[in-house]
Amino acid sequence: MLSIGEFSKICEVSTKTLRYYAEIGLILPDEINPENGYRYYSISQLKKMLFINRLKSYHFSLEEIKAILEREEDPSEELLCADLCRKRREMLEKLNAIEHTLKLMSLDISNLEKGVPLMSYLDSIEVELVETPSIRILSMRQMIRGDDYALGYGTYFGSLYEQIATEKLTLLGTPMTIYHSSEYKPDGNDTEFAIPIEETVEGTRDLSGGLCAKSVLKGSYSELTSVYATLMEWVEREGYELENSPYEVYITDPKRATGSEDCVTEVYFPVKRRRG
Amino acid sequence: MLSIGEFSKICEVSTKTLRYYAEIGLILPDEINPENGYRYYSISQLKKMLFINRLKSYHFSLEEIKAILEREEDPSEELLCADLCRKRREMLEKLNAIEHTLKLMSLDISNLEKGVPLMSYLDSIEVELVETPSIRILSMRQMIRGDDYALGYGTYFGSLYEQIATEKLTLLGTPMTIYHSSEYKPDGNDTEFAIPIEETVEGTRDLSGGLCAKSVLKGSYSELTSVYATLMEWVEREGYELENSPYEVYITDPKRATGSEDCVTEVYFPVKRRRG
DNA sequence: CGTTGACTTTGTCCTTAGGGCAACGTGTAC
DNA sequence: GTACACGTTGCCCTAAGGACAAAGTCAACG
Repeated sequence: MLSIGEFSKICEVSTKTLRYYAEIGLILPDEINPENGYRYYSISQLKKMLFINRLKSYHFSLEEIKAILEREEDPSEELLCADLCRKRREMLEKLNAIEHTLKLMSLDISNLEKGVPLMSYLDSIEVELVETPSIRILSMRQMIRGDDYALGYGTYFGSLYEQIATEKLTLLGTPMTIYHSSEYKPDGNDTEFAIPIEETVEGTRDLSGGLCAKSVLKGSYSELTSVYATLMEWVEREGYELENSPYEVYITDPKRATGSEDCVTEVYFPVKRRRG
Repeated sequence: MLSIGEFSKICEVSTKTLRYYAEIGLILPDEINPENGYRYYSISQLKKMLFINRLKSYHFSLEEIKAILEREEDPSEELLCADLCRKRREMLEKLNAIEHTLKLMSLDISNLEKGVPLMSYLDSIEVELVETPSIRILSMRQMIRGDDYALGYGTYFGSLYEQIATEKLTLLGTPMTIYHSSEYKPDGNDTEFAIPIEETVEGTRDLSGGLCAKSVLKGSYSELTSVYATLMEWVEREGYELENSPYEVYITDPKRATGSEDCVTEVYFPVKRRRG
């Protein structure tokens, strides 16, 4: 039997960590002296601890490790292998995300080295005032999480298109989303997916037209907020105010666009003249 | 002026986050109504918020972002560029670490697919009982953090070698480290760096010889704890007990070894027969 | 046998970057 | 006037432990 200190030294795990692991039931000391509460670990627990350390080095959470260990009573290698493969996929995604970030960083750095300020691209976003007609839209409204938009587009527009096809309705434009939320919440925003059509059927409503501040975004959606901010700044500066929910129109189908560069999105802010 | 909800919506940042940022002084509302405490943000703060978001996407911590913003009063692009470059290096390191982890995972997965259990490599670590002679060592003892060993080796052994060279002492072996800590602590362990020499000078002491359980590790240090555990298991099973601090001897110079594969390390556990 | 120092126990607070909920106050539209 | 959307503060929660304190215990040494 090993005291907690000895066990700690051999495994290179702090005693604090060992106590924490005992607390969450990850690895319990083989024996606890009932008189003084001293923990004693058996030699065979060294292997378990090494296993835990390896899983930890693969970025499994302690909760996941616990689940694996509890299942490991019957050591079905296949399940473990599946877990490893899943985690490998996760890590691969993380890798891709980091690579993407690095690309953007390098872009910014080379711009800075040329003397171009970091946020100067904002100044090149153009805003124009347009009059939009009232249109009829077939739409569905959902709470959508910020990072689920990509998935949402497919399913929601998909089912709208399906309805249009089966009911033989007449398309009058490209798909659009209308943002109704009064604030941004990471766990879901009130979003309306819509497609302009001619007929009035169940599920359609009128989107009233009127004056709009409009910008066109070409490329990745990650700069949408920049467009919003620029539009808002313009609206304020030119003496207007927002009078309705903003919406976006997807000129090119994001699924069909080859490379995000071809992606064209129009952003509309329905506005009216400010009084005073 | 924008209410917190409007500002939140445009920037796609939750109101909770905005309040938190105000609390830590990252971005304060331009105006706070003294009667009701309502926060109002100016249009110009949209840019600042976008800048914060960008830095956040580059994995800067809020503290770092705050420092950058506070310095940004005089917008010296060079400092910002330096920060970005530093962060890029950090991300690059992270990338390498993940790539390395992915390699190890893939190795384990392919082993599992062949039916080789994950921790079976432990069984192939061989232990032998040896009698070691007493030797004289020139040593220095420090508290060393677990992840600083690689750096420590260079500096500490470096200065020991320097002393040996300038005082024309006689080398009798390769460098070694002795682990005195009674437990593992992540922020520093009592570690003695030593080199065997013939003469007795200031800084030397005798390392008493005797019975040792010994294993040889070839390759990366990441499996050192596995060797420890195996040694400990052997010691227990064979009826011995640890009677002194374990130590390692670096047969090949880690700095000179081409690829970690060539690296050979001996691990010694000084032991004695257990009574009872 | 007594003491000292090393070892262990429990406990509490702290970390990042906010999320969730409750209780309560306020603005605005109908 | 009232309903409801919007705003405020305050408290507790996250993952994986680290830092520190007060107190109990063990082993070795004299």
